[in-house]
Amino acid sequence: MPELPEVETVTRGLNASILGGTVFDLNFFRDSLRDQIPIADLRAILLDQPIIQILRRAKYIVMVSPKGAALIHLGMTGNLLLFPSSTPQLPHTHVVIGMKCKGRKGPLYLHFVDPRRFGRLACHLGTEWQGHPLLRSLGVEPLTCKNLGDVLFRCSRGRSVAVKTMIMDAKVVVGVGNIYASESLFSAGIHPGRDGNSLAPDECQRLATAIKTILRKAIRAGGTTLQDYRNLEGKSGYFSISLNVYGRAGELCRQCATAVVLLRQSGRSTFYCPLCQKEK
DNA sequence: AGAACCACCTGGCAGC
DNA sequence: TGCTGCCAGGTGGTTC
Repeated sequence: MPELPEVETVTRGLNASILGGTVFDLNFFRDSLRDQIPIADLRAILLDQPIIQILRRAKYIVMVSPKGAALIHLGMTGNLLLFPSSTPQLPHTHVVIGMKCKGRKGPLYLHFVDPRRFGRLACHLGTEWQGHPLLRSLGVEPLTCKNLGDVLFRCSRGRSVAVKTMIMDAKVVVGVGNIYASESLFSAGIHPGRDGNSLAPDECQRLATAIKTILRKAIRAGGTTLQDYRNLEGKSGYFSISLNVYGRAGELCRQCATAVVLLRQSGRSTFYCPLCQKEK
């Protein structure tokens, strides 16, 4: 399930709990997820090394050691959970990373759990992990980009793709998944089926503001919970109660009481209010 | 070149 | 109760 707020929440949790810890144990229960797991390289990067930095780039969690970086993507159903035991506690536990952390008596074990196995483990030997093929062609970070509205305007010129599909394109802006795409467009009052090319500069600015606001709100709430997402302690997020359109087809718009509509776009469900988000 | 489509996988749920 | 079919948060590669 994770979109940017969920990954950000997990990353912050990891920073608070295991940053500075040393990996002493690495167990793989399978050799592939979405693709092959680079087991030997991950061992070389992590084993007996301290974790000196943990950060998020797009929806990847980057765990940096002096030898390189591990990239963790949670896919649709992935979770990272901390337990005091190395024994898998949940079905579909694929990797367990054992760590000794300063100021803590017993070791901590980070469990990577992912029922659908759309997640991904990759790595980069050496310090230049930003150049990893999975990261180097990514678009801007929505939370820190100073001119997201300009970026959206520039990227939408000459494109006939629907604006909803465009803001979910990680080459344009990262971290906006299916839920927050619908929510951002509702907040900006823009119809999700509009051609990117038809957006005026002020609409792009409105959309940029909406994306930032909604992602920040979701992070404050600890991420959205539909079914699978849990933070490191296994707790759900609390944002789902404040969703305005996502998953509410047929229910009444909270602003104008018109029925929320479900639209299929590029094989994904889009939810919008036909009155608040007019087609132009 | 850009847009649409498909594949990867399991689990939950609606409908029969 | 139990089976079948459909749907789901992502995204890289293929096809059109």
